Amino acid sequence: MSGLDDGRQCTVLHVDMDAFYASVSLVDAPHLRGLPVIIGGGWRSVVLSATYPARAFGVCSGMPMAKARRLCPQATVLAPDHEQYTRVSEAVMAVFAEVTPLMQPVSMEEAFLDVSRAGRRIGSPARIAAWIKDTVADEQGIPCSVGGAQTKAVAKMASRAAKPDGVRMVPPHDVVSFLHPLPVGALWGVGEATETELRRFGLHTVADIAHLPVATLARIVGQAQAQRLSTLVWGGDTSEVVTPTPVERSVGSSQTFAHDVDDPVELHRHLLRLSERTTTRLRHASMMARTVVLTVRFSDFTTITRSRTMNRPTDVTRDVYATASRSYEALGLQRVRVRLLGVRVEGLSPRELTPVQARLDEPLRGWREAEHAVDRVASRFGTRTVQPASLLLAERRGDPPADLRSRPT
DNA sequence: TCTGGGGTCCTTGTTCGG
DNA sequence: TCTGCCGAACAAGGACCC
Repeated sequence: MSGLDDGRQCTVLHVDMDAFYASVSLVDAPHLRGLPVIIGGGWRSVVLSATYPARAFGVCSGMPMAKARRLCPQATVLAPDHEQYTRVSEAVMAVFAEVTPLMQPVSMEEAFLDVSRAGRRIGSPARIAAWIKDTVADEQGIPCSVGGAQTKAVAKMASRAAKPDGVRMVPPHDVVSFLHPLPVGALWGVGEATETELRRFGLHTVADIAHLPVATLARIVGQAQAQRLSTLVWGGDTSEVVTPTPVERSVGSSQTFAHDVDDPVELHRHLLRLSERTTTRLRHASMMARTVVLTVRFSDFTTITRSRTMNRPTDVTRDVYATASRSYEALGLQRVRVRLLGVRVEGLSPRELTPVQARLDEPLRGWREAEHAVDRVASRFGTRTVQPASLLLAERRGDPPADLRSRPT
């Protein structure tokens, strides 16, 4: 960092927990501290998080578990505990809120803070960063890294450079010297595919992009991405830290099967389950949706999506399932091996602002009312108390379901 | 070698109505 | 009636993030 006193103009802080899931899991397993630990699920899953000793063996999040185990066979593998992560995350966000009300959580484990008005109480941005680190470590026993700059994008990249367990302040006069030597992949929004493409054109560092005409860059990465990158490479970013009012644009659920499935009846049963999960969340959010997106991933990992827009918005499982089913049937698949199915709904609108138009072939009180009643039962007695009969029967007997489209669920 | 799940946003192509 | 143009909406896929 450029010194504790050199960060007064760094009014935006980005705080990022280090190996969040792994760090939280180690709070209850102190004997594993300093050892390689991997947080992950079953054999077909990927690494959710890994401690730094595990990362030293090449393990990183998003990596297939099988590969991670091969790279680091001595690592202890722990199952994720999402409830605990949520608890710790809320506590950490409360610490941030003590610093400033101008706080923008990005995910469970990171947030932007506008500290331009917090200086009088706590001190310079660098002091605030140190206070946050100490407080989070004292109260939750986990480390974090803090980046500071005048813009969110640079603060975000600074926190990445500070990892693990560090602070990095990048005042305005240091922005170019900080950014330009970095590899292009370090830029926020440049992932593996874009990095490969940029390198193919001989663009390896941020400086290479900075000195490229925007029009040339646009031919490589597209207009919108080119505009964003050409601003970013000079530290430009006009977005402000805003306390978000959550607006959901889509809700969905997908599942990778333990074994590839080729039985159409079983696949339809999964579609129903995914539709039900999706609409339950939709109803909890008091939203309606118009478009249903079906995702199918085959055994060779090729993935296709099919979307259909319905005549009227809905939050009813039966409607979403019927639409997803039609999309699936339209594929005309014959006994192909399916690895993953997903159902997602888009075109969301608040329920109270969405007129529900009754259909002529529908009773006055129909599926919507039944499913809302099921939601109320589930909230009192558990989510599996009431389920579509076909799913219950299949669960009990391992039977294939009846035709779900012609019978009440 | 084997690749999760839940999201957002962008690009490109197609369709449709004026 | 046919053709071309334009914009909006939709559809599909890709990339990215955590």
